[in-house]
Amino acid sequence: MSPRRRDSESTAAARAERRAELLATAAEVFASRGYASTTVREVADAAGMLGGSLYYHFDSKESMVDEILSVFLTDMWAAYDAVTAAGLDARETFRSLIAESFRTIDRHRPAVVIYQNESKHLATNPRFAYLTDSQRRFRAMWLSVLDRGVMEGVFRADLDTGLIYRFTRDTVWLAASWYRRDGRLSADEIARQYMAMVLDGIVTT
Amino acid sequence: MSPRRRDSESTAAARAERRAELLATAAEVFASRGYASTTVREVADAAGMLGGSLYYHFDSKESMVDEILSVFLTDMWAAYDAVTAAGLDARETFRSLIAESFRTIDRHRPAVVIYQNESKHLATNPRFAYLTDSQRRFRAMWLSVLDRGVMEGVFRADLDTGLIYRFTRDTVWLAASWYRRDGRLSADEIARQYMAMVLDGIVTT
Amino acid sequence: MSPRRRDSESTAAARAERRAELLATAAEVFASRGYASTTVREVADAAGMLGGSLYYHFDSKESMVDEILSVFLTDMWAAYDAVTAAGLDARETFRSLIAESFRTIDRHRPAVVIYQNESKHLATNPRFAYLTDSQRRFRAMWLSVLDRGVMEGVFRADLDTGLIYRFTRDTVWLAASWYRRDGRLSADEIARQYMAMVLDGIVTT
Amino acid sequence: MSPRRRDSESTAAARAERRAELLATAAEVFASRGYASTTVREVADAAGMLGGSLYYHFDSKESMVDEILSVFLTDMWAAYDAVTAAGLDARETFRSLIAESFRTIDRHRPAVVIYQNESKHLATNPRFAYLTDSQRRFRAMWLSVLDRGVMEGVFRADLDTGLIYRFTRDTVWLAASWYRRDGRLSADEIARQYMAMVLDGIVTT
DNA sequence: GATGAATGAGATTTCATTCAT
DNA sequence: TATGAATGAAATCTCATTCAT
Repeated sequence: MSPRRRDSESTAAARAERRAELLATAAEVFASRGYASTTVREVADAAGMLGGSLYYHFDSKESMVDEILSVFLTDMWAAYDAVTAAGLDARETFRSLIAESFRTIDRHRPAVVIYQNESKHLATNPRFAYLTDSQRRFRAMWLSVLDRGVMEGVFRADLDTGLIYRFTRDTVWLAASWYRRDGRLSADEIARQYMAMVLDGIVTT
Repeated sequence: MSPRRRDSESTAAARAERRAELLATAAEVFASRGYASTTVREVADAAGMLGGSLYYHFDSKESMVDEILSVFLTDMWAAYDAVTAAGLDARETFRSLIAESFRTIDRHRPAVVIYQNESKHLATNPRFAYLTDSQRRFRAMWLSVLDRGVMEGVFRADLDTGLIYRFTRDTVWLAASWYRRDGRLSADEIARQYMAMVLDGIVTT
Repeated sequence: MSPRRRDSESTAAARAERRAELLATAAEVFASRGYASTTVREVADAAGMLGGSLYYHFDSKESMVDEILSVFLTDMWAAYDAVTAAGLDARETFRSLIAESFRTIDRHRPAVVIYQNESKHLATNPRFAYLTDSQRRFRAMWLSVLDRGVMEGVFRADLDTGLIYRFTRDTVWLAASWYRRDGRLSADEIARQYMAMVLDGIVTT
Repeated sequence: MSPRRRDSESTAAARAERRAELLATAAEVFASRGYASTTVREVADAAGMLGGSLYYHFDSKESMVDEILSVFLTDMWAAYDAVTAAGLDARETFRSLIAESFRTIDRHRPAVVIYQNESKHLATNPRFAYLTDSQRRFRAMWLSVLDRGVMEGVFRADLDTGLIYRFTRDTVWLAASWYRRDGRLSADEIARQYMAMVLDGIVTT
C-alpha cells in the first residue's frame, strides 16, 4: 500500500526469489542430514525463522523436496537434450554428456545428493513417479549412446554395456557427494580426468 | 537331528544364531527402506514378531545397525588385511582388493548398502566413530596401492590418484545397490569386467 | 517322587521359606530403588533368577509388596497391642511405643522404608485399603497416649498434640531410611537418645 | 492492563511465566503421585494440554523435575546463606534456620515433597549430582550450628549431634507432606511450636 | 511474513506378564 | 522350579502441521 511496497522486491517476483532462497537452504540441509531425518525445524533454523513460518511459503516438507528435485531434473534434461540434439558421433556424445553431468552437479550439488540418496525411497510415493520416469529415460539415453559406440567400433564390444552404464552413472553422480565448488579441481577438470580414465583406463600403455 | 545339533540348538549358540537371523532380517529392511525411515515395527513384522519383542534381543534400533555394520566391517577388513599381507605387486594387489570387495558385497549386501547410505549421518554419533576411522583407513590403504602402482610405472602418472580412488570406491561399493546374488552375473564375473574397464578403458585400442 | 524329595526341605515348609527369602530380597530392592521404578527383572536379578521365574512364586509384582507390607504391619501391631494391653501410665506407654517402633524398624527396615515411601500411592488401590486403616488406627493410638499424658499433667498443655504426633511419627519412621543394623548406634540406644530429646528438649537446663 | 504489563506479557517474559506455571503444575502432580509413577500425560492433563505439547516447553520429563528442584534449592540456599551470614549466636541461628525452613516449605511445598521422596533415586543420575552436593552442604551447615551450640553451652552435650541433625531434618522437611497453606496453622506458628518442642521437650518442667 | 503455542499421529522404548519347555 | 522367548499395553518422546495473532 505504501509507495515503497511497489518496489519490484515486493511483488510476485520477490516472493519467487524468497522461495528460491528457502529451497536452496532446504536443499543444503536435506543433502547433508538426509531428507527423512531432517526436521522441518532444522530447515527453518537454517533459514533463520521458526518452524511454522515455512508453511507460509510451502504446503509441506514433501512439497519442498518435490520442488527441489523437479527444478533440478528440468534443468538437467534441458542440458542433455541439447547434447543429443546436436547430432554428434557416439564418442563425442559420450564426452559431452559426461561434461554436462559434471556441470549440472556444479549448479545443483545439493539437489543431486538428495536425488541420489532419496530417490528410491521417494519413488514409492505416486507424487514422485516422475523420478522413476526420469531414471528410465536416463538409462535408455545412456545405453543408446554406449550401444551406438560399440556399433561404431569406438567402444569395446567385450564389455557388458549394462555394466558400463551402471559404473558410469554411479561414479558421475556420486561425485556430487564429495565435490566442492571451491575445491582443488574445477568441474571441467574433473570431467576431463574422469573421461581419460574411463575411456583409456588407468594402466600405462 | 544328530545329537550334536541338538546341543548347539540350545544354550548360548542358539541365542547367537537367533540374533544373527534377526540382524539379517533387520539389515534387509534397513537397506531397502533406509535406516531412519524404517520403523522398529517394520523390522519386527519382517521377523514375524511384535515390536516390543525385538527388545528382548537388542537394546535399541541403534544397537541393531551398530552390530550389522561392525560385523560387516570386521569381516571386510579381515579380507583386505589378508590381501595386503600377501606381498603382491601393486597391480595384483589392486586386482585382489577389487575382487575381495565384490566378494564382501556378495556376503554382506544389505550391510554394504546401509554403510553407503547411512554412514555419513550415523558418524555424527560418537558411538559410530569407528565408521569414520574405517573410512580413513580405507582411503589410506587404496591410496597407498595406487601411489605404489604409479611409482612402479604400472598406473598412469597423469591422473590424480585421489580422483581414481574416489571413482573406484564409488563404483565398487555402489554395486551393492543393484547387485543380486541370483542375477545374471556372478560377483567374480562383475569384478572381472569391472577391472577390464578400469584398467584398460572402454575405448577400443 | 524320589526319596530325596521327602526331605523336610522339599515340602510346603521349604516352599514357604523360599517365598520368605524372595520377599526379603524384593523388599531390599523396592526399598532402595522405589517400588514403581523397580522392575520385576531387577528383583529377579537380585534373587539370581530370570524375570519370568518369579511368577512361579508370586502372582504379580503387586502381590509381592502386598505380602511384604502385610507381614510387617501384622508384626508391628502385635508389638503395639502388647504395649497398650500392659496398662502403663502415659509416659511409660509413650516410651514403650517409641522403643517398640525402633525395634520394629530393626526387624523390618526395608518394609518400613517401602511403607513410608509408597503408602500414599498404593492406598489409592482398594487392595491396599488396609494401609489407610492402619494409619488411622495408628494416629488414634498415639493421640490417645498424648492426650492422656496432657491430662495426667506429664506432657505440656501448650503444645498441639496433633503436631506432636506428626513430628514424632515422622522422625521415628524416617529413621528406617538411614538406620543400619551394623551402624554405630543400636536400635535401643537410638530410642534412648531420641526419647531424651523429645521428652526434655535439646537445650541445657 | 497498564502498558508495562502488556509488554511483559509478550516476548521472553511471557514465555518464562508460562514455563513457571507449567512447572508449578508439574510439581503438584509429581508431589502427589510420585515422579516415577506420574505420566507425562497426567501432567499435561493437569495443565490443560496434550502430552506432546509439553515438549514445546521442556526437553523431557526429567528436565522438568530438574528445573523444579534447582529453583527450589537455589531459593532455599539463598535464605540459609542470609541467615548464616548474619552472625547470630548458635541458638538464634538454629531458630532462624528452622523458621526459614518452614517458610521455604510454604513457598515450595510440592518441590520439597519431591525432594524428599525422589532425591535418593534421582541422585544416581549424574545430571542430579547437585542433589548429593546440596545434601552434603546441608548436613555440614546444620552440624556446624549444633556443634557450636554445644560448645557455647546452649545445647546439651549428652546427645549425639548427628542424631539431633537427623531428627531435626526429618521432622522439618516431612512437614511438607502434610502442611497446607490454607490449614489451621501458619508456617510461622508451626515453626514456633516446633521449636518449643525441640528446644525444651514435651515434658512439663 | 513471521511467531509462538499447541496438536495429534506415530515412533521408540519399557516392562509386567505369559507360557511352552 | 526355572528358563527363554515372546506379548502387548502403556509410557516417553518426536515432529509435521495448524492457527490465532
